[in-house]
Amino acid sequence: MRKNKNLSPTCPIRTTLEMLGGKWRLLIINEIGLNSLRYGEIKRAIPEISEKMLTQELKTLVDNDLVVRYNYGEVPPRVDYSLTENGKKALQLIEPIRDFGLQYIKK
Amino acid sequence: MRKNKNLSPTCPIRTTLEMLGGKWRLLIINEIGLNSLRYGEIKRAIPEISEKMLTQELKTLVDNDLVVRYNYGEVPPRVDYSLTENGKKALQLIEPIRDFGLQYIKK
DNA sequence: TTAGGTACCTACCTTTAGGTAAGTATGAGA
DNA sequence: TCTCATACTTACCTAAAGGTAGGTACCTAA
Repeated sequence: MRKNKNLSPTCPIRTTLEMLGGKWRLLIINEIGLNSLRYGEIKRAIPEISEKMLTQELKTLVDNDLVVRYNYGEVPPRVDYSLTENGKKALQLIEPIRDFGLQYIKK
Repeated sequence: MRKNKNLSPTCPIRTTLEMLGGKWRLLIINEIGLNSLRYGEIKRAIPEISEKMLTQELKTLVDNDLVVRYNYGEVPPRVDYSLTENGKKALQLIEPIRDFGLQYIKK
């Protein structure tokens, strides 16, 4: 039962890591939360992220159905980002992930 | 309250990502579980991992106090790996992480 | 001798992730 | 005109992650 279950094409742990791994994705999901945020709002909430990385990661999150992008079609551009149902489920992961980090730091 | 909290030197989400991120760490922690496993046992449980990566990741997990390594000092080498208290807390993260992956795949 | 076992180490390489800097297009205001 | 705002795009680069292949040292068995 233990064998070959982790890296089968549908290994769920790996799936999650691929969806949520990397330096910025969880932080972006955390900032959007249950709101609908402008690109610039996200950027100001995470000051250390570059525009290039934010754009790239938002696109990936959209492609992977964790975030939805709504373009108002205005000039200057006005675009909103909010979480999908999958994104909201990922949001629920963040609290235990943060809790682990908090207790680890406390040592 | 939302500002600058994510990437402060003690940002707990980033802490967790640094401890548990990467291709192999959660899988290794998952395989060790509540047991004490030999190097080769872990390797056979995760057939796709190379010896180099397994050695490297186990060392990192040990350095970061998630795994403890017990060397019996025998020849041929006999070494056991088991989870620390921190490692067991990380183990508890795996179920929700797997559940997210499972429900994501089902879409 | 070879082959198997144990748990690594090292050199070198490829791939991936992330970064910096410059740029785009439009509108409004000074 | 320049400057600010909006949300990107592109080129090029560095750093990090991960991989392959060869090796170490010792033991036992064939």
